[in-house]
Amino acid sequence: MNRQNVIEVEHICASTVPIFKTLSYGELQKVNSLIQKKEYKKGNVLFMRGDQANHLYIVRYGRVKLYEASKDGRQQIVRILERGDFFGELSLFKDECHLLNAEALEDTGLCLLPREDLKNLIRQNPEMSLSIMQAMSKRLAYSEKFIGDLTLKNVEERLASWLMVMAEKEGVSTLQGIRISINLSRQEVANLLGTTIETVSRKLTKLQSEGIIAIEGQKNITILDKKRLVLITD
Amino acid sequence: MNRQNVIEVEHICASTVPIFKTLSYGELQKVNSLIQKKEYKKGNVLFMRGDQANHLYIVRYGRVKLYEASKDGRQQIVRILERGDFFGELSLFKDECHLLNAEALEDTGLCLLPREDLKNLIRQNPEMSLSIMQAMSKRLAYSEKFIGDLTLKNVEERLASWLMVMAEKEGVSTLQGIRISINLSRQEVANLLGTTIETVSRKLTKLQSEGIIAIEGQKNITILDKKRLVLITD
DNA sequence: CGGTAAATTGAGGGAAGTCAACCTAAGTGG
DNA sequence: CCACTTAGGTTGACTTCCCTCAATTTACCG
Repeated sequence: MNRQNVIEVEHICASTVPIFKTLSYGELQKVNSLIQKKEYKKGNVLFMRGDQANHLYIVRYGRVKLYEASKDGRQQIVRILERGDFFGELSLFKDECHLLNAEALEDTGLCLLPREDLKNLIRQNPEMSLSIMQAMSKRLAYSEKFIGDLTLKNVEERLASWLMVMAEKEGVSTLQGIRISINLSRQEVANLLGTTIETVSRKLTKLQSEGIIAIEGQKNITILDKKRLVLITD
Repeated sequence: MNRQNVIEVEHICASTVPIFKTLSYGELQKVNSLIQKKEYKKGNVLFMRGDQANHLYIVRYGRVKLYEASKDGRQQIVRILERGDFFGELSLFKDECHLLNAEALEDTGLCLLPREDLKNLIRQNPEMSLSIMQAMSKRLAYSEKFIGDLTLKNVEERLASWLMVMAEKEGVSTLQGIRISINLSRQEVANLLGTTIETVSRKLTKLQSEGIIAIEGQKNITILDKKRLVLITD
């Protein structure tokens, strides 16, 4: 890794990351000296449910899925973490264990901040605790909305909602409509929406046959009729 | 309200409540001067999704359900708040709106702490922010576990899990087993478990016919065979 | 181009939802 | 204290959504 990369990495870990945004330059330097960097290859497990939680994890690059697993191997993805996201806030409190499994969806780099260092940072920087709380309350809102969706909406409605979220997050306007590239396999989409591969496939096909979306290859979907898609969303 | 009650109320609002436990006596006095007290009758709506969120709510007595509603009137209860619980932490951040509906399950008393006062408290008491974060991360863990349960478990398994949670929280040991009193209607149990009245009824009857539980009246259930109930839980 | 993993499609089944009828418990008023 | 009322709960019949298993088809990689 050359000098350029080192600067880039430091920049991301302790400055771009929302929860550190209120720190002064000197404090950022200090945080940089406390963090430990780790890399994971796609498919690698970061931790499993029940492992001791001793660090706050911050995503430097790549993506991580947090999921619950059943005994028979099915998975429910609870959240997908991207650059700048953090998780493991439970590690703030002694002897807590991870309640979810975490796995790298692609090659991923993390910053690890030990429990006690994080606690001290919070004690010395009350404004930072507000940033963390803001992030946590957003995550909580997302989770609670998800709970509602799982019981109050059917698969088609959840799929439509998810497509709209993707479109707003990383959609590109084209002549035909909004193009989104799905960087998840059908299996992972199914695990995210709480359904099966086959049902995702069928529902996508249905939306296409109704002229609402166009499926191009395995990874690209164009939303042709945003209005009708939103209607399905509820 | 007599003097005795006033002392009791102050005690609960700003001292027994976990998030204030790290405050000094003087600070508690100050908090007491900032909070506003409100009462709601059973069935009263505290707020609806979309209402401006300007306060932290703390439950003094009674119970509140936080729920999501669908257009056709179905509800998914996301969480039930009891004495000492708080909600509305999203109000910390300007112009945020409530994302859920809140309704009193029984006659309920609340403490309301305005946004700016809460923020100042946090700035002046970093330890308090750790308490709030702990409560939030517990709530988050609960929500995320719930998401997994909704897709990885069937109704019978979720019902069994809920009975076990109730038993551990407020179960009373008797000769026959662990007696729990259900202070929710079947409708609310169904809304909590993400199913319907009829299915709850059928599953309870099934558990009874298998000798795992005994149903006494509408409100009392005795767990006769804890082992087998846990087995269903997974 | 094959070869392989991923995605789609089809057929059948099962868990749970819906609608409707019936039952029961807990008052309420006579 | 009993009969009536009524909301809440249970049960039954039927339906539907989605899961499962299996067979193809498609897309992507060397």
